Amino acid sequence: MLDDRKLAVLRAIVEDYVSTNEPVGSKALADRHNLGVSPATIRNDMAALEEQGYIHQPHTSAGRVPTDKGYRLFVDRLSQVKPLSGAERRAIETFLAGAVDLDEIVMRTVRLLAQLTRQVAVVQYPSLTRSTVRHVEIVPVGERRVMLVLITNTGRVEQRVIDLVEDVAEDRIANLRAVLNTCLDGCGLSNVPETVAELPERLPQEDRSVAATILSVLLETLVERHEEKLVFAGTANLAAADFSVGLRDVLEALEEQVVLMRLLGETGGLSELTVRIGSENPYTGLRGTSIVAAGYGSGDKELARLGVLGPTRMDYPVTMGAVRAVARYVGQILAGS
Amino acid sequence: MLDDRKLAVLRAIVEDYVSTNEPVGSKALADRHNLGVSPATIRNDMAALEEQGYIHQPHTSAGRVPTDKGYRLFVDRLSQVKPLSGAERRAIETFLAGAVDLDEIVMRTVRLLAQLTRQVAVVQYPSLTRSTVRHVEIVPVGERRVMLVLITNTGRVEQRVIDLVEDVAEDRIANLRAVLNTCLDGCGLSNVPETVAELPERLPQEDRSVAATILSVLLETLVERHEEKLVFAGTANLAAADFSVGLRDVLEALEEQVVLMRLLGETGGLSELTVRIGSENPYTGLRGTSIVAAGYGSGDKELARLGVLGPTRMDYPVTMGAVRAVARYVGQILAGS
DNA sequence: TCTGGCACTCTGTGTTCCCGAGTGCCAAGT
DNA sequence: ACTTGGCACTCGGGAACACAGAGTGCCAGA
Repeated sequence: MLDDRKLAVLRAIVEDYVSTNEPVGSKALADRHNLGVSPATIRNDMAALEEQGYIHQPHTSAGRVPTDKGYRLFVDRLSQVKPLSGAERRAIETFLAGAVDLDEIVMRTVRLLAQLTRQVAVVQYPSLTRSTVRHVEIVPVGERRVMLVLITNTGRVEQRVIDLVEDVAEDRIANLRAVLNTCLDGCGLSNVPETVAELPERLPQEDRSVAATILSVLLETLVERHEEKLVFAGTANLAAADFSVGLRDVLEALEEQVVLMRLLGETGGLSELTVRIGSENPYTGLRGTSIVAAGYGSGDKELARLGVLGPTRMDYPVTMGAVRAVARYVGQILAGS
Repeated sequence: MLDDRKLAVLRAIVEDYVSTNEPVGSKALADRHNLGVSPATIRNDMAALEEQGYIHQPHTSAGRVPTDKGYRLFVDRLSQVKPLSGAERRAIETFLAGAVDLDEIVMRTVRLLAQLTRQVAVVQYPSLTRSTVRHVEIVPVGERRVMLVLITNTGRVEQRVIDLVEDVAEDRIANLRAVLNTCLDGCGLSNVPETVAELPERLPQEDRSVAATILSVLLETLVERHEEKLVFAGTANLAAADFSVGLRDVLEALEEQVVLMRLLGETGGLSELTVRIGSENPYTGLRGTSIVAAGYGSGDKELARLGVLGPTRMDYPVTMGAVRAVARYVGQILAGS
């Protein structure tokens, strides 16, 4: 059905089209790649490829352009992820190592990725639900107010101000804090609800109502922040890649956290690359857009995802290489800090 | 030199051009605005206005377009800031009031502003240097590590992990924390360095080296974060406003925090509007862009700035109204939380 | 000082025309 | 059974051209 040469032709079409951004014809192919056959033969193969939906011609008498299906085949079977150069690796390493806190790690990562791929990069903050509690702090601020601060093992900090209905002495707060910490230390965030449920029993009667207030806010924080924060960079690259359709749509999608979230996709194993090509992705505004994403995490747990978004005619091998590399390095950095 | 009618003509030109995005001619002006004179008269006035550089014709036989200088005159003398409608005010209020923490306030503000003005909105996080210390927390995390958390009166939280060279018992930490807090509570962040300088004297000899480590990190945090964080939204609006030049340049500028910072400009009094028109602004990539910015803050201190960025041919009265209103509301929200 | 009239100057748009790249098909060669 | 060269055909895009319409500047008269 699709012999080796036809596949080679498809690969050549994808590569040429990606680099020139113009429909590629049989003659050009015969010249630039040494396939060892004449243009006429290539034409026959092209006809077959078109028949099966891998390529497509914009109008009669133009060259061929890969379809989404064609890119898919290319990504799955015809290309190899291209590793970064040594220089690039070192650059990444030193650049990321200079970050002082989680915000900065994320910020640097997203910029790095955008620069490396010359596309729009998206990074999701390390997930709350998959991380563990490192510390809980309850800080009095003002009369009947406390601030609840939750610190996770990924360095993420969540804080909330809570209004209390009664005055509470410092030492009672301190006690509550101590109890909370012994209970929750190292506890996976997804286990917090059940762990917390049995906690009031360990407290003196008088503190229970206060504790209830605080705990409910704690739980609320976990739920609300379940939908993760996203950051993106490199939108200027969109202007360069003259988008066939709706640069506007793309920009809109980028500001819709929810859409973006879904685009990064579900987990597929750590550092496993997910590629969504054009119409494969669930958002109509992004017909002409592909997403290359990967999970990252420290140790063996996936904490969150990152990826890039660009025109379907992107250089997949290079992009995939960059995404994978960055995902790994971020994982290392997070594990080490 | 410029009598009343000529000014009226300029105003009419700006208004028409803003709404139609096409060079406006003498006849159209005479029709749409009742200036009480004939097209021929208007032509004479236009010639005078052009003579003095307020308007300009793209080519010999086209209508006129305002120059930056023309917009400037319009903003300064010919227009009034247009207040928001009651419905809009209420919408803002309820939308902002729903925010639970500083991140969310900023996020909502920037989106709101983008939506209201249909332009790109930029919001600067409330400045560290102008706010005061509400609480300092030192939290042990792991063996020889503590986390320093600084909470400001604007609800901003800065945290840093610090590695210590020696083991330090909990109670010594607690003591240090207590001393720090009594010293710094309510202290303006810009005064922290001097206040902190005399602090070691109050501590027992044995704690001084630990304190020094921690304090140096504290100071470092203040300095590093002096360059403020910025957030923007509404880039999709750029695609709609078909930019005369370089959408790319604009996107690039947006990702350059430093540039953006400067664009928001220096303080000009609380809720005082700053308008920068086209070539008035210091960045060449933004020739065709205007910025409308204002400071916001709680009480009478300006904490940070916010604004919008759009094509020079924007609706200044409306935009200015929106920016001013949002700045005020954010100030209120911050003061109240 | 304003106004109507008039000649003039452009740009943008539509039309036509043609070149060339690229195709599909066919018949001949291996 | 493939592959190849040849050939007629198609169609998009650029160049050349004409033209209508909007807008101007200027001038003479009210």
